[in-house]
Amino acid sequence: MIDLRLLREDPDRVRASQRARGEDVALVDALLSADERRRSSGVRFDELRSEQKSIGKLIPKASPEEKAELLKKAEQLKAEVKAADAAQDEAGEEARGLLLKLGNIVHPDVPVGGEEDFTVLETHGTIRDFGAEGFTPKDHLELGEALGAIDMERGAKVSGSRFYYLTGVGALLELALVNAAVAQATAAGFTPMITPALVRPQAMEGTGFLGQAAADVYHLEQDDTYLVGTSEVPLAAYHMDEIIDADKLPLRYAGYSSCFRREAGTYGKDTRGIFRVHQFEKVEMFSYVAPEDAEAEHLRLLEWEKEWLLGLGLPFQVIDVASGDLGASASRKYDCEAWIPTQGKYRELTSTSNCDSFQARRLSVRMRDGKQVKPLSTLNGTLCAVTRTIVAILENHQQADGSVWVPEVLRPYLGGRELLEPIAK
RNA sequence: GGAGGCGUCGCCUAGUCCGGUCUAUGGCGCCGCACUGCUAAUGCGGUUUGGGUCUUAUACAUCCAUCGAGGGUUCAAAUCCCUCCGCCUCCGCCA
Repeated sequence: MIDLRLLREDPDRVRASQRARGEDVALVDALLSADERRRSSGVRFDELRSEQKSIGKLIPKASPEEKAELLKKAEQLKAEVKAADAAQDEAGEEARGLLLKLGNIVHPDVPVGGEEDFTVLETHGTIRDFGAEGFTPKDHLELGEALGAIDMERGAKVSGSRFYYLTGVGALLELALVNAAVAQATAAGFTPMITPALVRPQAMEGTGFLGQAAADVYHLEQDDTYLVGTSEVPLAAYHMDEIIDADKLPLRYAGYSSCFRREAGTYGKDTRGIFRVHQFEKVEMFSYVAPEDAEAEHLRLLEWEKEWLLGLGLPFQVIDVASGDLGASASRKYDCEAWIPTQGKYRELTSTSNCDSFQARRLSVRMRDGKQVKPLSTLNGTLCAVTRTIVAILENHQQADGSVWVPEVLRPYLGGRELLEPIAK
């Protein structure tokens, strides 16, 4: 959630941000009014409660006739206190409900617009000219099937569409990617974490995934728990309701978990292969930092993502995601998009968001800076989303004979193999 | 899944049976001040978090809430009742 003080002092800034996101601006005024009602009924409650307490203190010592008088007065007050309390709660809940609907304040440098209005910041690597090499590239599924690495048909048979089996070298490739990613993160000072895949509503809501993204989240009715779409959720909620000493920051975690996404509303989109699936493994970086360090940390996360993709030898571009395409929690987001030869375009492989204190406020994660207690900032960034990375590796590193070149960083985890080769059927 | 125990403002802890004197006790730690060649020791004061009021002020003062969370009973709840959450012990089942 955003800072209510900012909203009171500079509502126009919040309105502008809301507009840039393409969200309802009227929400801001409804929230201001609910907040004011909460405040005024709170003042009333405090007064009544104070009076009630002072009467209550007199009762045990009072003479019988005084006592009767006091009790009569107290009984009246009881109802008034209850009413004021209810009014305060009601306005408070209304304000909170509205506040939770409000997205984070968009960073002023973010390009305004929808999905297509991103800015390209950097381009890395060389896109191969397969024509000049004398063959037409195959897509990742055709390659993966020939390598005995991917089995979509049985994935669908057993679990439905958008499910898959990774088999043989496919399974090994996943493990190699995870190991290499965790190794890179650990070397950079991250604490490796294996996190729960099921979380309570509080954690899900606190990270901002029950708003606009709610339809994309699996919910287990029977236990009222959610399957996480990213380990960002358990990592952000890890320090929920805690106050962290300033000298402990930054805290950096590299979470490894399965990720579950319903992919609602993506029918007909990326239906072939493992580019868009309901379940995949991901190594995610997550940082808790002091607010003044958030922007620098955001760039650091981006650097680690670039280091990873450069190590895999993938051509990619870095984009500054447009305001309308930010998640609710992000004030700014950089995506690294790898070139996918058979699609002829760059597609998202990693994504890093600066959430400022948006998640920290919702989850009540604060820092102690001298005498002051204040919300800190949280940031997240993908290091390796396995399935998409496999897609990019297979397609970019394929050879004319259908074999696939293995980037050096992965070789130690693949028994030194330099090439994945098709298997006889 | 069954039985029992527990949860107090950093940590430990008193208080809960029997509601008001709890404005939550004491110790440890921490912060400030004083004293002291240094250190140590000692003394005094302070030390949960959130929301208000006052204010130029994140200072001072003050009010309200907060004893795992929520609800109830009552003039009044750490204390009584209900629900939930978490932890511990034992039994059952199990990778």
